[in-house]
Amino acid sequence: MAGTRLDAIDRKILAELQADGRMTNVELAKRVGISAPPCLRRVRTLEDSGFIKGYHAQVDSRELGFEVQVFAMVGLVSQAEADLTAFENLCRSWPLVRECHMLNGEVDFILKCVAPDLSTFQSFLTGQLTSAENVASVKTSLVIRGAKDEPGVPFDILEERLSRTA
Amino acid sequence: MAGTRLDAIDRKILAELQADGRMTNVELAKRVGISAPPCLRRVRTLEDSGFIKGYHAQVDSRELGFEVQVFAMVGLVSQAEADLTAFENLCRSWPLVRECHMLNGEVDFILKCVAPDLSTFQSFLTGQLTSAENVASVKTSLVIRGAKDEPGVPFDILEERLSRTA
DNA sequence: CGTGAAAAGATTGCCGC
DNA sequence: GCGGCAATCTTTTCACG
Repeated sequence: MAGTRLDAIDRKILAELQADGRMTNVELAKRVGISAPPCLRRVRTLEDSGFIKGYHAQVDSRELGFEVQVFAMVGLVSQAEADLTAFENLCRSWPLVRECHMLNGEVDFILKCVAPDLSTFQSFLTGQLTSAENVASVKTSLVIRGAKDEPGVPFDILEERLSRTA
Repeated sequence: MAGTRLDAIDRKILAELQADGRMTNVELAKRVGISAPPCLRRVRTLEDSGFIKGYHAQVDSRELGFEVQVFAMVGLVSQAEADLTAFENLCRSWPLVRECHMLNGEVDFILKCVAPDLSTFQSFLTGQLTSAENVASVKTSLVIRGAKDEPGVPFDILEERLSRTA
């Protein structure tokens, strides 16, 4: 499961589905150069083995009324493993927190948050995040504007790297 | 286009497709409580009007060989508009940079980067990012582990908020 | 992996509200 | 404007080589 090797076709499938996750299987099969049935079998295998974790429509958050996007840097009082996972679980329970990553360096976690407006975010910040158990410090930065937002990974780099090794 | 109002069915469609972007249209229609043809028409309209910006398979970056994920905080020398957009365009040209957001506060931009390994990232950091025109400072933080990574927006919050207003 | 056939889904046109 | 029905075409899916 972990170290499973993917061949060139599998990687092409992943790249295509990352770029357009709603492509039909026949179209996908055509692009990767095999017929539809084996192509679908590969996709199922990639899903089952966890290489594909899901499919998501990318929505326009601002158009939908989420005007505010914020990065929050969080420092904890205790970095004991139990306290780290406790904070992670807290983040998972907060809908406004879309991403939570543990970092090295001065700060312990970075959170990406969205909110309909500033006051909603402020009340979350003061009422939930800053006042949560074990949270020592929170520094927030508002996103003024987004310049790039590409989900996933650059498959070009992967292929380039593989062709150098091969 | 901009201020177009969505009804409850449209919002349900968006929520469902955000959760599972590869759902069939009949399944989607069943879930939102209308028949397939009007459901498909709504989806097309949502795509054309930009509420849906695309569909993407979510891949496991680590399994795919992108072991390194880094947040980079970038400060620029000049924050004149032309210099800001120049830096944004630079970020768009770098495959390792997946996200670039302009921030308020001390730092000008936050970048989310991925790389196959540390040395690849380091050479990007020193060779491209730090040495780019107009870049004054770069502070990087390695992601030790990911705790939450939900694309999109919390539709629950949206509905809750709309029901309070209604 | 491919072929072929059967089932399911997508899509269009038309009707009524 | 909206959704539903029915016909048609495409895609998915399975059995088999």
